[in-house]
Amino acid sequence: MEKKMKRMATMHRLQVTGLELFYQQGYYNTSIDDILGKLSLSKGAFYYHFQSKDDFFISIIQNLVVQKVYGTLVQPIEGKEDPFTAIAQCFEVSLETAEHNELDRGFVLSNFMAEFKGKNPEIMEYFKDVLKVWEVNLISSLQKGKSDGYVDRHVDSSAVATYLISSYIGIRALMVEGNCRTLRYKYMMQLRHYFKMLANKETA
Amino acid sequence: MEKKMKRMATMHRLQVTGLELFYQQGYYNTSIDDILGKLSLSKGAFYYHFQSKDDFFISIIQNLVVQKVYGTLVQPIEGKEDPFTAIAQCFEVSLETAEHNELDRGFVLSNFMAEFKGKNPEIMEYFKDVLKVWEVNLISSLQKGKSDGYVDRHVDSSAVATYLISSYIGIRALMVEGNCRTLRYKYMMQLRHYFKMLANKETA
DNA sequence: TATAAAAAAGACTTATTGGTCTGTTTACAA
DNA sequence: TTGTAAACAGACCAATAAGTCTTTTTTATA
Repeated sequence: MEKKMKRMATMHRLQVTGLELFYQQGYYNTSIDDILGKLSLSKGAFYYHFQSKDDFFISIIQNLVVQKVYGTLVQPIEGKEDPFTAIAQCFEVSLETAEHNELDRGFVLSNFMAEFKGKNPEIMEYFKDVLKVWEVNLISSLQKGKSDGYVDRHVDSSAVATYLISSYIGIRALMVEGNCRTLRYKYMMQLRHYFKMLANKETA
Repeated sequence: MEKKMKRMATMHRLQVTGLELFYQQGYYNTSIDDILGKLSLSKGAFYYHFQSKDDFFISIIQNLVVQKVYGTLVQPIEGKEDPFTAIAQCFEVSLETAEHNELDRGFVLSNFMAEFKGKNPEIMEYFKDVLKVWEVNLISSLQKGKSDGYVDRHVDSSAVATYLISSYIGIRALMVEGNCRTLRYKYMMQLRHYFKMLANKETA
């Protein structure tokens, strides 16, 4: 019993630190020794738990990245009545968090996707899946918003979702070059304008 | 005279192939030997012309990246009457080009910025400058659009520019995971809606 | 043509990488 | 307490990286 716990604990520590460094420095630019050094662990420990660096990274995606994206961008919107208010609020929180995080390097998914594209199609698939979950949830949130009278009937939910995801990925990328506060302000302002346009005018 | 020409020619070949590979595989994941191999050149040639890999890359930014961004995203808008039509047209062309380019890896600038952030502040500055040029041109184009009666007076040109840049960076990042045609279509649709909202209603 | 400088070749050095392998420690069960 | 397997340490290996250095080839000019 205790054994299994220890195994899990070490694996988890490795994964957390691994994601931290992969995110900050990039996957290919982070060595396994970098991670091990930070945890005072040895090669033996690493290869006892994981088959390879790639295998290790895939476990990180499945265990940490998925939950991170879901908890940040999906859950905060789920179940809310007005999708526009919910999405705007969710984005605002996320951008504020990034703004106050000195070590922010942009949106995890898009960074990794840029790094792995054309190099590791298998890993790319995992990222696509995570993106898809986000997209699907945005769409269904918007569709529900139509039924509930918040979203104009003529709105193309799928296209709006794409546009939202694009702009979010972009603003996160822009924010890594500093000036976060201003950027966030400008972005949120235009986002809310855009939403106002898509809102159901009859109810409003 | 001929000597100077040969020097320039070799340097240029190295830079073009360098940018190609750096863009496709990432800077840190591309070795100098990769570039030299593609050109059948040797280490001696490289270090005769450039002091270091970083120095080489900076010369690429100054000579190729700047012009690429300018030619793709600034020039096509400059001087046009209606900024919204011009920008939409410019984005559409750019996205179509990316779509038909099998080797597209997203927007050069944002990719590199993600890779260099926190690692090489000097190089980051160069990217910031290029972005700034783009932003400034977008803003002045929108401002001019106000005078010419295309853009609503109440529009915050600076915020719109930020929003445009964000969404463009994002859609380019999204398109690397495939499905480009649909993504472009959805994106352009929403972009034009957004523009319609910002247009001067009196003239229209 | 002779020659000196420019341009390029390519072997070499040093550092780092992912991964292997053997040996040691730790923790639990009998 | 002792045996056994899990957990980990760390030396080692082959491959690859950026950068150096000496040597050779080109090329322009006197």
